[in-house]
Amino acid sequence: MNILEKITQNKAVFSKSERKVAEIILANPQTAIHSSIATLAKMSDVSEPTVNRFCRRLDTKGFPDFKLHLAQSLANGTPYVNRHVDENDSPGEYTNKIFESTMASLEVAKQSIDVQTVNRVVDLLTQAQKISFFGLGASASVAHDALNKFFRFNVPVVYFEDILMQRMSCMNCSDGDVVVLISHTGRTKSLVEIAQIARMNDATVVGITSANSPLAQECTFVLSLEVPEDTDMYMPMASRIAQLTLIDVLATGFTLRRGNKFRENLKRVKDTLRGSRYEKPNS
Amino acid sequence: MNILEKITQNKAVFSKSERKVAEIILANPQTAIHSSIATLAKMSDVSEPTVNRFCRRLDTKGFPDFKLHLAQSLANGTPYVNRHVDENDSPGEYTNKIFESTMASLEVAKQSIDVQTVNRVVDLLTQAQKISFFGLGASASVAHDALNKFFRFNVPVVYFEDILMQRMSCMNCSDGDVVVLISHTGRTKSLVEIAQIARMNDATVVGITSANSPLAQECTFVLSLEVPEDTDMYMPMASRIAQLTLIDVLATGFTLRRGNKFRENLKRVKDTLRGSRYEKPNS
DNA sequence: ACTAAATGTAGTAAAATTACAACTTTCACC
DNA sequence: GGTGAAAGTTGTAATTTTACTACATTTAGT
Repeated sequence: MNILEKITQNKAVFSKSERKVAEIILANPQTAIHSSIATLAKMSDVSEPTVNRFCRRLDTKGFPDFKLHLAQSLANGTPYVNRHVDENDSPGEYTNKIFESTMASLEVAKQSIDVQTVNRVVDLLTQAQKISFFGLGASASVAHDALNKFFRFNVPVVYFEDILMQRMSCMNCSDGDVVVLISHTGRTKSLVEIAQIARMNDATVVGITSANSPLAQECTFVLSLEVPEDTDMYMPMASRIAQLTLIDVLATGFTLRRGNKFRENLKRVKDTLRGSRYEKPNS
Repeated sequence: MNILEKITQNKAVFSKSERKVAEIILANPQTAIHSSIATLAKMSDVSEPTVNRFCRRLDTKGFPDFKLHLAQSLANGTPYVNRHVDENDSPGEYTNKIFESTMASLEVAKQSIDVQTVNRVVDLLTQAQKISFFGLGASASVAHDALNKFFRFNVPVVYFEDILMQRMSCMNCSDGDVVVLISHTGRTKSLVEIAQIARMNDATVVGITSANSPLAQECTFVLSLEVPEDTDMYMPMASRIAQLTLIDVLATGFTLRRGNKFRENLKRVKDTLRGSRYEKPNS
C-alpha cells in the first residue's frame, strides 16, 4: 500500500513525537527522501531514534527502507490508489483525483488481462469476414470508437446502437463473422440475448466484460477486465477507459499482424482527411 | 527519466566492470534496492567504489540516491514513458506498452489542464439551458460518451454525428446554450464553422482541443489537452482517452456543484436499469 | 507516587565515500 | 610490429557519514 496513505491513516496511532515526524514528511515528502535520519530528526525537532521508531511502526525495516517505500509512493505516475472524490473537493483536487484514479484503474486492468486470449482474439479478428461491435449505454460509445478504429482496416465493420438492429444484424451472421460485445457488468439482458443469437448463427462471440458474468458465459472468448469502479458517482468512468484501451490493444495487434504494407494503407486513410482540415502553419 | 531505461541505453558507455554491475541490477532490480553497496559489489564481483562510480555515471549523487531512483522506477504503476510499439513485439509486450503509454499520456494531460478554466466551464454547464456535444471521427465517440453522462443530469443534451444536423442545431442556439466541441487537432474545418455559427447565435462555445488551433481561436473557453500521440499508428489513441477523462472531470464537477440531493437523483436514474439486467447472484 | 510508555543521549556498528596506488589499455613513435 | 608514455580503469585502505542499539531520563496516567 502507498506509504503516504498509510501515514495519514495511522496518524491516530502515532505518539506525539512520531506525529511531528509524520507532519514534516507529509508536508514535504520530496525533501524527506533526500534527507538523512539526522536532518529529518532536526527538522521534526525530535531525536534520531524517534525517527527510526516511526519508520518501524510503519512496518519498514528501518530508515533507509522507509525512504525506499516513500520514494516509490512519490514516483511519477504512481497514483494514490482509490482516491475517491469528496464533496468538498476543489476543482483542482477532483481533477487530480479523477485522473489519478483513472490511471490506477488502467494499472489494475493491465494486470488482469489475459495475453493469450488477446492473441487469439487478434488472430480471429484478422481472419474475420465481418466484425460487429455492440454495446449499450456507456459501452455504446466504446463500440462506436471501435468502429472508428476498425473500419480503417478495410474490413466490413458493423456497429449499431439500436438493439433491434443489433439483433437483426446478428441473425444474418454466418461462419467467419466475429461479434464483439462490450459491457462492464455483463448483466444486460438484451446483450446476452444477442450473444446467443450470434452464436446460433455460427458467429464467434468475443465479450469485453467481467469474468463469470451471464454475458461471459455466452461468449466464445472473454476478455475480462477487472476494474474498480467508484460507485459513488453512479456512472461508468474507469471501466470504459479500460475497455477503450483494450480496443486500442486489439487494433494495434491487428495492424502488427498485417505487417508493414498494411501500415502504409493506414497512412493513406489518414491522409484523405487533409482536405477537410486547416493546414498546420509550419507544414 | 526511468533509470532502468537509462542503464540499458548507456550500456555501451560503461566500462567492463560497470557493465557487470549493470547486468546484475537489470537482472534483479528488486534485490538491488534492498542491498547495501557491499553486497551488490560482491554480487557483481567488483569493488565497492566501482559500484559507486557506476551510480555517479548515471547522474545520481551516490549509491543511496541511485537506490532511490531505482525504487521509483520499480514503483507499481510507473509507466515507461513513450514506449512505442515495435513491429516484433509479442502480444504481451504491445499490450503492456499500450497500457503504459496511455497512463503516461494521462499523466501529461493532467499536468497540462488549466483548473481555473475547468471551474468556469463547470459553472457554465450547471447554468446552461441546453448542452450540445459535437465531434467528428474519433472525437465523435467522445461526444457520444459525454451525451451518455450528461443526459443523466436532467438537462437538455444534444449530440449529433451528422455535420448538417450539427450545423442546424447550432443555428437554433440562443443565449444560455453551451456548445462543447471536441477535436484533438482543432483543425477540422466543419467543426470550426460550427463554432462560428454557435457563437453568432449567442451560445457559449467550449473547445476540448489543442491550444492555439483554429478551433481554439473560435471558442469562448478552451480546455486544452497536451497529449503526446504515437503518430506511427495513424490512429487517435491517447488523445481521446484524455478527452474522455476530461469529460469525467466535467461531469463530476457538475454533480458536486449540484449537491447531495442531486446525487440521489443519479442513483434513481441508474436504478431504472435494474429491470433490463440479470440480478447479481449475491444481492 | 508508582508504573508504563515515550523520548532522548551516547556509544557502536555498518555503510558509503574519498584518496591514492596498481593495473590495463591505447596509441604515437621508433 | 614493438616500446613506452598517457589516459583510463579498478582495487585497497582510511575516513567520514549514517543508522542503529542499549540504556538513562522524562512524561503521563492511575
